[in-house]
This record gives sequence, structure tokens and C-alpha cells, in this order.
Amino acid sequence: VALKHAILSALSRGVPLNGYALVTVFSNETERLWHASASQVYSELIKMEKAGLIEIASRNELGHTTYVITEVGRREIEHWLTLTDPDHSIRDDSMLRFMALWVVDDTTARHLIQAEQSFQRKRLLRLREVLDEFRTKGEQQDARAWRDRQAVYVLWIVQAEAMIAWLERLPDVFEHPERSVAEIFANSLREPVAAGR
Amino acid sequence: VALKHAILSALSRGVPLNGYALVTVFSNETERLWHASASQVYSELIKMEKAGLIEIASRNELGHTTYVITEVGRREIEHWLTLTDPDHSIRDDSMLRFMALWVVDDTTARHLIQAEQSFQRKRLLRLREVLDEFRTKGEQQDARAWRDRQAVYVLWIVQAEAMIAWLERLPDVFEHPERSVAEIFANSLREPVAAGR
DNA sequence: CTTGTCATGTAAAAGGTTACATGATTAG
DNA sequence: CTAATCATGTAACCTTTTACATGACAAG
Repeated sequence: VALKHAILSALSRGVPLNGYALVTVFSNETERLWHASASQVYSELIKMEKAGLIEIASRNELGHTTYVITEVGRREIEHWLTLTDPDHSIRDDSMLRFMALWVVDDTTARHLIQAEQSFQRKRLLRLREVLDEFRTKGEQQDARAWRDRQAVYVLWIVQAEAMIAWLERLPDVFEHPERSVAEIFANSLREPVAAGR
Repeated sequence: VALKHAILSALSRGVPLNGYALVTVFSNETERLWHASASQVYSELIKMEKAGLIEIASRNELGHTTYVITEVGRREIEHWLTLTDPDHSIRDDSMLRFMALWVVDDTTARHLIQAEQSFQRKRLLRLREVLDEFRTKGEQQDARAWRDRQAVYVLWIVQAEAMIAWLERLPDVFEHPERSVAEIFANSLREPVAAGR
């Protein structure tokens, strides 16, 4: 129901984009916002153009097409943000696996944990790289949009770091049944981290 | 493709569950693992029972049915964990909104941020409650399963706390354009949090 | 005695994936 | 000259949502 909004959000920054550029955005595992397949993006673009939310900025003989957001699209984005409630439902295959991890033996669990660690470390490096790029890029173009993007990346970096630290202690949960889980994660869970307000 | 695995994972702890209990699990916004609607759960259960992954533990005259996992189901879970790769693709409506937040004015942004803050605070309280319940519950039943669950809740709590702290500083990104984003989130981003290894 | 929660399903519509098909351009 | 990447689309299939339908039971 929201690929439409993900596309509008990407186009709202003003730069005309072609279908392929959007496909790359939505197949990107670093940017965990909205996933979509190539075929879905192309057909959604056609639908949105017909609906007047976006329009063709350019098209060459090969069919290569760039799109920009229209005024109608801009209003749709504002409507979505202000008049509909966020959907907090998630499908997270990777976490689902960790919830089921106790069924396998300790050695297998260790392998799976290490694989995820390696994925998250690579993702963290990538996140930091992209954040650095934003700092220079944002100075030219719409600063407000780029500052927003930077902020989201900051959260992703903090959460990736938390995940990596958690994965480092996770094997102990299975391998040291004599220690309580609270004890194992003692330094992560040092009570109400300024939850006050 | 994975509601099947989410159901098997829930049943793997050995307690027979009925459709409604599973519906509650998958519509729960605290436990951000796998979301599914009621009708989907009921029809998936029928399909899985036919496929021999689960079986009926009891059924009364009213049609109220509880299911347990079979040996085939247990093998399917292990196959999934060890022989297929995790799918890291995500659709996160709430984050998508934050990425587009710069399009609205500061007052509206503030309202939206506060609404999310209130959601995350409630979720955090709920997470802490459930974690406390696990500590006592886990002593009786399969300790390994319950320790795993506790660990996942620990990560969720840490990440919810990080999100709340981030949301507290987010308004400054829009309202203080003279300050750099790095500066605003300085205490969150205090460099490589033991990413070493 | 009626509202809310527990409990189970079916059918149509919308959303999303996979497989297939095609061709230009770039880099080694 | 060949493999990878850029670039666009269609069709069949599968997954998920929405709307509808039904009824027991408990609490106020």
C-alpha cells in the first residue's frame, strides 16, 4: 500500500530519477526503509504517472525515462504524513530466525550469529560512508532534505552498533546456561537510559 | 513465504496453541517479528496441517482447535535456519515517514515526532513488563527457548531506548539549521562503540 | 441485554515475486 | 569480445489484505 509513498518520498527531493535508480534504492539492504522488486517499481511508476502523482521529465528513443513529482504528488505526501497513522507492523525474517535459534545446537548457532555479525559490520561501514557523503552533498542541494536523511542514518548507525554488541554476547545465552540473561547483557541494559522527559 | 516459519517458531516451544492465540502474536506491535492478519493465519494453519508440518492437538464441537508442531515441522525449521539465507529486506512505514518529514512545517513535524515518541515509550514499558514475566516463566518450561526470547527482548529494549533518545533530538534538526546534524546527535554518535573484534 | 473479547472461517481484490524477454553501454 | 551493469517491461503465480459472516461466552 505504500510503495507509492516510498517513490514519492524519493522524488520529493527534486532530482529527476529513472526507474532503474529507484529500483536500486528499493533493493538496497543498507537503507532498510522499503523493499520492492524491479518489476514492481516499473509498473508502479506507470500507474502513478497515469494517476498524475508524478510526470515524465525526459524520455529518450531507448525508452529511458526520468520522472519528477507533481504538485498532486506533493499534496499526496503531505496527506499521507499528516492524515494517516503510521503502520508499525513489521516482517523481519532475520529477527524471526534469532527467536528460533535455540532449536539448533551451539556450534550451528555460533555460525549463524557470526554470519549476521558480518552482515551488520559491513552494513555499518556502508552507513558511515554514506553519511559522510551526505555531509558534503547536502551543502549544495535542499539542506532540509539532506539534514533529515543524515538524521535517519544516525539512528541506523546507532542501532547497527547496538545489534553488533548484542550479537557479540548472544552465544553466551546458549553456552552459559548457568548465567542469567540479564547478567550476560548487563552493560547493554543498564536501566532507564534517560527515558525520562 | 515465511508466515509458515513464524508459526512453526511459535509452536516449537512445545505449548499447543489455537489459531486465535497465533493471531494475537502476529498482530502484536510490541513484538516486531512478523505481522499477519487473522484470515491469513487461519488459512495458513489449514494448509500447514495438510502438509504435515503441524497437527491438531485438540478440537471441540465449536471448532476451537489447538495445534502442535510435528517432527516434519521441526525438520523444516532447522532446514530454514541452516540452509536458507536470512532475508534482510524490510518495509518500515514508520521510518519511511521520518525520511520524508522535512516536507512538512516544523510544528507539524514536532507533532508527528511526539506521536512516535509516545508510541515507543508505551512499547518500551510493555517490553520491560514482558521481559520480567519471562524471567519467572522460563524457570519451569524449556529454559533454552525462554532464554532466547529474553535475549531478543533485550535487543528490542536497547533499540527502543535508542529510538526514543533519537526522537528527542530530532526536532533540532529542523529547528536549528545553524547546528550540524553531527553536533545535534553528538552524544549518540560517540564513534566506534566497540565495533572491533 | 448489550458490548467486548474469544474464536473461526470464506471470497474478492490488491500487492508483490519470479521467470522471462530484450537491448545498450561500459570495463576488462 | 565477453561479462557486468544499466535499463525497461510483461505474464503467471503466490501472498496478503479487506470485507463479510457467524457464533459462544463473560462482564457490566
